[in-house]
Amino acid sequence: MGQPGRIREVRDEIGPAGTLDLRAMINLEQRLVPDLIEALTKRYTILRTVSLLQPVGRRVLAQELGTTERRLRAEVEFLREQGLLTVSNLGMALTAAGEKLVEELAEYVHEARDLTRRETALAERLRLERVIAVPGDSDTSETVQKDMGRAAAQYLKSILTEGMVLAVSGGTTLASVAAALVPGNYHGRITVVPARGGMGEDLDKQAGSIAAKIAAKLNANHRLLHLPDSLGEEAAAVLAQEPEIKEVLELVRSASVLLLGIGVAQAMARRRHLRPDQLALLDELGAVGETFGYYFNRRGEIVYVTPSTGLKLENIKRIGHVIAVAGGASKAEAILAVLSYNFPPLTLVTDEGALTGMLKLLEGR
Amino acid sequence: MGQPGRIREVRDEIGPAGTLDLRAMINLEQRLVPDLIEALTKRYTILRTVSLLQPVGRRVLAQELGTTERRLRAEVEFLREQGLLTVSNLGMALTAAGEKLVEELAEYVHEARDLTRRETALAERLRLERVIAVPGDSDTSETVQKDMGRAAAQYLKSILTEGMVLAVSGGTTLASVAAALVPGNYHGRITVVPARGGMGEDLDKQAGSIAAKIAAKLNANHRLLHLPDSLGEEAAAVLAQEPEIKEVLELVRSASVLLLGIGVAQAMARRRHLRPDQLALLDELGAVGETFGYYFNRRGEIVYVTPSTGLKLENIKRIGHVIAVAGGASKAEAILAVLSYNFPPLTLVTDEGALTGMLKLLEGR
DNA sequence: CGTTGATTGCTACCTTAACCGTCATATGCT
DNA sequence: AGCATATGACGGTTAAGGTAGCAATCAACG
Repeated sequence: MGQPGRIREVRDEIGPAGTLDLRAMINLEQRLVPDLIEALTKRYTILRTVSLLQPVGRRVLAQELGTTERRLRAEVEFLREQGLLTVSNLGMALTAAGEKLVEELAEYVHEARDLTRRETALAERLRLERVIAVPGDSDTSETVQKDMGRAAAQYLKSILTEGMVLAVSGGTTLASVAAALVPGNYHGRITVVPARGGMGEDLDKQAGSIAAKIAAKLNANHRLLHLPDSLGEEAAAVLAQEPEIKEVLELVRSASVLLLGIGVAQAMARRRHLRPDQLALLDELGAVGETFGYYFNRRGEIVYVTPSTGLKLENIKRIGHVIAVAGGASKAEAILAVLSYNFPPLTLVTDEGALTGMLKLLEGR
Repeated sequence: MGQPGRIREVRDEIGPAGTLDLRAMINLEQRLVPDLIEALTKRYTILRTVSLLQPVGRRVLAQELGTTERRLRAEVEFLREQGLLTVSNLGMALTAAGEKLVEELAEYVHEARDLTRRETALAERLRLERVIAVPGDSDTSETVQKDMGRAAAQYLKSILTEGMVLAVSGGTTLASVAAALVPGNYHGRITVVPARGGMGEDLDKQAGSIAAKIAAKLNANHRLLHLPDSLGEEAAAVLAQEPEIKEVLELVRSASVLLLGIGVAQAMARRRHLRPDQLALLDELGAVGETFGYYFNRRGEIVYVTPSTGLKLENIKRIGHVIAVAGGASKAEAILAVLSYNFPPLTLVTDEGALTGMLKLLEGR
């Protein structure tokens, strides 16, 4: 009677369009062979990492993936037999088939890790325009950081428009975005500026350097804010009248797109060499997240500002689009804090570790 | 430059409709985790077999699946933990979730075994209307035979029409088709008749018995040919004039659908108790396949006919549709031989073992 | 140009744990 | 009572993986 049908029956009943969709299929697989997804993502991660690091040796790769060389050997041997990667006396590299497979597998892994659903869940919860998450955790793996950089770079490239003024912040994450940008000529005039003046980080990670690098990659113009750190109020006001500075400042304040990284408050404060009493103050104020000099508490309120010149959060409303890039489970709370602020339409590029952490935090309250 | 993209890149490039279809996905999985896919189909087979045999004990099931009890135990334990089957001291049975999973998984396995592609390949090669293959091999497993019966029964049910006259042959395979038919009222008047008179098999497997059983299941009429075996030519001619016999004969010759099984020539001949010299003759004539009394050589030519009354292959052209049911790797050559004959539109219901064997034979020549 | 140090792949050995064959026992159906 | 069922326990075989060391190659540097 209500017996389950044979293959053909099912097909006939549902019709030729009754194909299982990817998500339903993965659900079935997970119930019947739970290790499958795990093993598959594991191998995918190996291929993906090799793809980014090639040529790479086993020991380095093992360390990168958090496994031992012996274990990795078994996997590599298999992948080699499958013709997906070659191994020479100088390391491993993907074959053409391997590269193609990685590309095709990306969508599968994304779905298998249930990223699509969780991306939209977070976006709805925080009223973001869009969330883009890459598999993995930047905290654990260097490669994931690079991967996230690629995703952000790709997204940035997709929204470039004629005459756009792009303001960028600093940080290691944004440095990886700049590094991941593929050089090339893009649409017409684009100008890249640092969102604020230098704020005492390594030169490579300062907003100015990153702006320059991004501009170079995009073959765009860039202008810098040559200002010393920790300027007094009145001195800043005087300098702001300098024609060249003034011009750049106006450019910054008219930016149409803002690209920013997000950091953990205490870690950022320390990297900027704040004094112990200032660190204590931040703690007292409940600061957990930071972005380009602004510190936020859990409710998304600004509790502290590093003195500097440039874009002020107050005039951020005019900006058409904000792109935030940050990942790693350890940054989940910080990202959540910052994004609770009432930003203009914002796209978050993150990783699975942070995504999972944020959803967990939101679950708890 | 031509670097493989990240998740989002792929999606953006291909667009939201660029979802992997089932076949593409299975292809990926099969290249990356072949052993787990094997495990998946294995577990599916277990569930499927339990579904058909329940309640069933481990030893019986192990024998049926060609494995040992100990191995099966590990699998069953897993499946039980997953809530897919329950195990009582009377055997195993599927839970509702298990039944549902089996149903949903059917399409996956079909695709995973690459059956769809090979079905159409065979159909094109032999100019058949359609080929329907179930996973597995009837030679090895009793369950596959039943499964094939279900598939054939389902297909038969789908083509029933008002006033149809269905002629059936005999054999164990067709007996399983009859057994698999779900009883119930179907469209209007249907008449079931044996294609030919009794031909010296077990009563249960004779065309007449099967016709009766199918008719009962379909709640249809049936008429029988009560004729002794091996009738002399002139005696047959006389009997054919008997009103009742004549009426049935005309019914048979006006059949619109023909349902037949296919056997290996030598095996069938022996089952019909042909004399040694007849067996030798068949061999000499190159007979390899048989269906309802007709013996075919490799080229699909009729080389021998068991004397009997009823449908003659010469008037088969009038029949609108033929359904052939036969499976098992050992029958591949026989099926191929019979289907090389120039039948009207024919649908073959078979199994993976026979399908694979036939394609292999076609490959060799 | 040669030397040194760092990587690379690869082999060998041995421990450990998982797997599975085997036997024994308990329970319930017919 | 007898058969088929599950279930438990033991032990041997085998595969997986940790550890160590070696030859070859590459990059940097004196």
